[in-house]
Amino acid sequence: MLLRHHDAANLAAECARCGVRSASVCAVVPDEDIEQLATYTQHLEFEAGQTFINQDEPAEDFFVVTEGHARLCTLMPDGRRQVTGFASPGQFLGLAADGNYAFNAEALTPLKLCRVTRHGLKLLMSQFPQLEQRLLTEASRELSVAQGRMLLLGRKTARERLASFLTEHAGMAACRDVIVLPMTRTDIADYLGLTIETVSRTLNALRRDGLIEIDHVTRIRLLDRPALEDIAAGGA
Amino acid sequence: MLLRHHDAANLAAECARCGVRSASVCAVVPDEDIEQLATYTQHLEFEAGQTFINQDEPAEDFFVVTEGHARLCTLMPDGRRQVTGFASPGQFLGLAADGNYAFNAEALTPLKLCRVTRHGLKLLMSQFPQLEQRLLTEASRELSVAQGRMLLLGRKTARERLASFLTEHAGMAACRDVIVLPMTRTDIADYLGLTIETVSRTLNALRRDGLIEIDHVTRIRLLDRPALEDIAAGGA
DNA sequence: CGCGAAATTGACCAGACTCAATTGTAGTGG
DNA sequence: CCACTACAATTGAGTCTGGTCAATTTCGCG
Repeated sequence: MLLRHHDAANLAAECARCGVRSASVCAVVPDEDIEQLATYTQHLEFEAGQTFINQDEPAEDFFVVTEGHARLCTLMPDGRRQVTGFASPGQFLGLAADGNYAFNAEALTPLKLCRVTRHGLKLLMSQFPQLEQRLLTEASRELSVAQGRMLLLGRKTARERLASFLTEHAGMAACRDVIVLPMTRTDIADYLGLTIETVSRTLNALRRDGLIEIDHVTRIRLLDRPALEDIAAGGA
Repeated sequence: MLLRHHDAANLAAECARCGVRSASVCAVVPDEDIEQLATYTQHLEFEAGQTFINQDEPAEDFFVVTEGHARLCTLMPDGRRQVTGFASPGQFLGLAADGNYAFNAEALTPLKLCRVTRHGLKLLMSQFPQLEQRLLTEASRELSVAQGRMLLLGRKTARERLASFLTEHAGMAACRDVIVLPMTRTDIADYLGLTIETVSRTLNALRRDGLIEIDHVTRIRLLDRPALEDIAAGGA
């Protein structure tokens, strides 16, 4: 019971992040409701490489990443792949689904998820109106991001794509200029609409130009963030 | 007053399309609320070519297309352009905005819109919970579409992009195989991440292959829809 | 150390872009 | 009705970015 209580609080807090502290959620949710919610809720763990959402399968569930990173991608019959995004803790998955899932989702690192059935999500939303609001905000943000990615995929050069990728992963904060990539070159290539060879070559070109340093295959240090941001934006 | 009533009903029906008939909406909305709503609501008209949403400007309003077609695009400082979508009657605009608009919106044909302020939208949503639901559904659908476009922009060949574009515009229905494009070759090129020359050449290649017929620059007849759909999907 | 997978590097190729010339299409005014 | 203009679209020739294919090299791990 306490565990269930914790589960529901977790869900409401971690799934929703709708501005309500988990404590206050606990206070607000009657015990019988929590029991009801718990039946729709489940915590899952996956190893790196495992697929937990399959493209074209009926979209039954909704997920929230609680730990680790995942990769979302769409596939073409001949194997061509487009990584549409990477999911980190706190992100929602399955929203884009309308009938069937439109993408594959695979664990990039050991992954922990919270799963909610569609029905459970509806229940949650009716109980926490802020959740629906939060989801709408989240979806809007995702749409903005998607537009930026269309610009990247449709109009940017390889150099600009890599610069965009690096600055994006360095985050907005000026704090840390060393980024550790949890994904392979293949993932990066499929994310940027390039080949692994081009990613490798372009990364080395940026290194030769003194813009980055490649400590390790997965560890990159940004030496001149402003210049990279300028390249990313398409500045001459 | 009657006009206002009509405006609000129009808004609730046309903006929301949330499963509630406008008649019943009229019945449900008290007159004082309608007056309140009307202050947040406005009908606008634009001529072809006019811009009504400017990238990077504060996102004050939310729009619904009621008549005509619009073009959404993002720009790079040097003028490179990516058309992220075309909006037709019934579509929402401005959802993707989070603080500032992330795109430009321009009338492609004479255009009629319904404008709602952000505050008015909040008010509407609190009065019609179905509206928020409807917006979330819409956003989810848009996200799915966006993923498909990322695949197109990142991984498809020019031929596949054109085939995708044509079948997409022919709609799902098997009814009509003649499509009339309300946009220029430049718009198509910027939508597909190609140049106008490549669009023109590829279109003629499809014509030579007996897959389409180009009655007029803007009027295209699909002669072999299944084949086009196969190409669009990347079938060998 | 040694194996297999991932990443890098090089040589070559091709699909799409660029630049330029030509043709076609609306729209305008004589 | 027909030039005439301005712009959109097509067509052609040549180039270049990024892809393909193949050979090493490096990394991760038992």
